[in-house]
Amino acid sequence: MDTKTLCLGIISRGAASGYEIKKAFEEGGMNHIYHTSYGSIYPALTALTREGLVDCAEMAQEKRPDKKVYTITAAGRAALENALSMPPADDKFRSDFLFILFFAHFVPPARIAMLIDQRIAWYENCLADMNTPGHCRHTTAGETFVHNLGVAVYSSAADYLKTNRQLLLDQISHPDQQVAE
Amino acid sequence: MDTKTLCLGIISRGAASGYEIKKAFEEGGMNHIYHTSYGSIYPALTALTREGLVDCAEMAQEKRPDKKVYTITAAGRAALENALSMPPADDKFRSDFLFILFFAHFVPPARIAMLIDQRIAWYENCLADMNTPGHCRHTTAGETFVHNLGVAVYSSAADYLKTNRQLLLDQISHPDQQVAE
DNA sequence: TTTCGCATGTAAACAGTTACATGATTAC
DNA sequence: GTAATCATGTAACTGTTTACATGCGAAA
Repeated sequence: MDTKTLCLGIISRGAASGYEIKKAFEEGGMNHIYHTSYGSIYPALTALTREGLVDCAEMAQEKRPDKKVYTITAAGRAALENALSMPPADDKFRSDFLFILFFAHFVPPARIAMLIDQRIAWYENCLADMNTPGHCRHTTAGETFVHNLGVAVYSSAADYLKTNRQLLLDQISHPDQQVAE
Repeated sequence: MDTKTLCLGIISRGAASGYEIKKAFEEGGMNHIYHTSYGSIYPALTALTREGLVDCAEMAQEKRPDKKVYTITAAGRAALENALSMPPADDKFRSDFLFILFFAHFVPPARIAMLIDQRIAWYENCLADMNTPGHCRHTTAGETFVHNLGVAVYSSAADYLKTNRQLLLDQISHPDQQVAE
């Protein structure tokens, strides 16, 4: 999914500036699904405007820098629907955390314990945010569905880590002993 | 985690060629954690050899192309342990599938149904592979821990999709009706 | 007979992030 | 005072993927 389509998706939910689009990928309901940086967003918005898929309105603000607010056009909505109708690329996932755990026998047990604890805390923090009313609006059925899937997956990962943390630590601390199942 | 460290990790489990390293990221226990392509692996192996972190042995084979088998050196193991001791970068995740579901109201319900069904089938196929004895060895506690975390997460995602599939389809098919909770 | 698996490698193309440039206001 | 938030944008750098180049043997 290219950055232009990602921006088009956010703008389809309501007029937004480049800055607000970035926030949507960090805080809003799109968090954890995709992310981008200003270096991708601003050029994408310029291209979308040039192609007539969004309209750009310059807004002067008091006590704040000016902003450019983008609105989706009919052609933009058609382009978004078209992009959404293409076969999705495979999910892309890469995790240093899991890579390190994979080689837990090369790492001091205290560090493994710390990494797992940090990860559990991270999940619990995310889950708390996701339950905060007003975290995001969940206006559509799709948003709610994706949000709840995220909650289910993060909860199960956190549960697994809590349940199996000590087992792993015992195994790497006493490599010669058989650990009962 | 750079490609050199990824290769070093794989080679630490036993001598391997570039071709076999690629397979480890597609089929072995490292599957779903990280992936790379030949275009990254071969230059990384050249660099690791130059830096003395691996040894390279050229093996002539019958009825097969020659291969270069890489073995980790003491310096290589130290470099791996050092890389493993650095704070892990955040997980990177991006999903076209979830992006499309997020905008389910712009997509024909039949397509949403198909995408969810395909995803459930994909998870079930992965879970079946992961349960196949000999899929990978799980020689270490870390490998088993990561493997079982994967099973837990994929199972919960598949369960969620199965349980909530129809609810989402009802909501996007009858957008004006309130759906009871 | 065509595709798949084995096997290595390079170059070009593409995507993405980081750092820089600029600057006012507000909260701690 | 210092950090964070608001706000846009470019350029350089880094990393990754894809396509190309080559070719045998085995299975479908």
